[in-house]
Amino acid sequence: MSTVRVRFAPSPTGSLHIGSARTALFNFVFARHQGGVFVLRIEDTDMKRSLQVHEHSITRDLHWLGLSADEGPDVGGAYGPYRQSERAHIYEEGVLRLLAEGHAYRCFCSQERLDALKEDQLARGRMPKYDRRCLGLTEEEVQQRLAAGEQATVRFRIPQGQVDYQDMIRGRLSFSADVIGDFIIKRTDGGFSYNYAVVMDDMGMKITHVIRGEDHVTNTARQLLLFQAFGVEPPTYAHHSMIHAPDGGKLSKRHGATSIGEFRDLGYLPEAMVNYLALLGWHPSDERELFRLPELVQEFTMDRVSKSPAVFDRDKLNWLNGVYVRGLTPEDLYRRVEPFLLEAGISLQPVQREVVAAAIQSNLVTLDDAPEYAEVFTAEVDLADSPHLGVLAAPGVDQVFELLEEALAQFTEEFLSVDEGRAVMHTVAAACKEKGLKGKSIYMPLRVALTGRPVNYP
RNA sequence: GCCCCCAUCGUCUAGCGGCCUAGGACAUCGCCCUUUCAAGGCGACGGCGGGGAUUCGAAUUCCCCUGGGGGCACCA
Repeated sequence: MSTVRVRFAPSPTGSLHIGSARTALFNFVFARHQGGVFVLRIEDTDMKRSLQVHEHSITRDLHWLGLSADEGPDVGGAYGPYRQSERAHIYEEGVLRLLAEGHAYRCFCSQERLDALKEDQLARGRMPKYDRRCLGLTEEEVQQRLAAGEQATVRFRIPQGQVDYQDMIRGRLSFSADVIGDFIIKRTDGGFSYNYAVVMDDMGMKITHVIRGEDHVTNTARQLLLFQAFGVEPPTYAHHSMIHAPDGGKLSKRHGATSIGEFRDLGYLPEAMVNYLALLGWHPSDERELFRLPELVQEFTMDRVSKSPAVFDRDKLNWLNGVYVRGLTPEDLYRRVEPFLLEAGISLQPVQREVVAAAIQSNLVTLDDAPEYAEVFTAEVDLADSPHLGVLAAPGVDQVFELLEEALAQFTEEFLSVDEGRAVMHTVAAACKEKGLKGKSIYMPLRVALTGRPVNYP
């Protein structure tokens, strides 16, 4: 059996959307599960909308999620180039061959005529479809018009019959070929169309499994026909469902963050994103819910991917993020939270870092919540004299400082035992209550300052 | 308009003819723990879109309806 080769093929017209990220994830874990290869291909045939910056951000986001490609524009590989814009010569050869074998033909119809045709068909309740006016052109006529400098496209000639295939997720799917019009494979500007380029690439890159969104199911028929024309065995297809917004529609900015980059900036952990995305439309064979990439690779099978669309649920993502945040060591937590703290103008002393991180850990949903909770540990008050408060200086502590000093007079060690600390804390906390201080600003800092332990009952 | 797909708690889902008085998770609510806020523990609420058919038996199979989604480009 040949090795499994899958590809993730985004077009660099924007940043990595969560829907695409899920597609990439499914491809990645499916391939890894089979010991296969994960290829990244950049579909930039639309020069007008494709941008380098987007390609870079997509690559960066994939890397952040842990879905780095085995072959791709950055890492190379034996089946490159991996950008469609660099594969024109390959596409050209294919077009010539289809033309020579009668699977394709030149079309001189103007945009105006095509628009009118479509409008008319729609008005008559018919499916828009090219009427093959140029199919009957003689070779002489074609050459003559070409020589005269007339603009032409190349259309793929759709054969008669049925297109059937077995989808790994959806089962048997079939289309009648006559609902498909002779689509353009080469444009007048010399560019090549998506459906055509995809087939040339999947063929050339020896792709064995195409895992993509449901929005491509009808494209599959066209692509299958192209494979047939080339006499090449097509890959196996798997079309997963789409991600919907809570209102049932398409997920858009209106519903909040939609791209991986945005979630990263909001303080979500890649582990949580990966886990959440995996659970959207896929489920394990038992009732576990927590999966990191390696476990996913081990567990993932296509037969457990859902056919129906899934609504993106921020609450569940939040819960997962909290789970992963709580699983971090204080050291790791601090490292990941530091940028958010600095961004908010909070800089902690080295001695404070881990203990503060541990103290606020269970409060965090996202890393971005850190400043709100760490704030109480950053008062501008000089308590350096006290061995107990050397670590922390909270605004609340400031207000009960005298009382605290008194209570602490008998102790000399840096941190008190938990019981001693609790006793002092309760005395001081009672005073705080009298003064109407918010518990939030006093209890945690106090506990941490006195005992060096953020948890309630260690 | 035409073609294709989908349909279990609010949400993600388990279920592949009897194990289902439909299981889990998130969210919500309650209790416990706790002189803060969380986290955690325990519990509650809550669902097979409708109609036929097959069968001794249907959430599970078939058909129709309804609803939702996708596609029908010189975009990808």
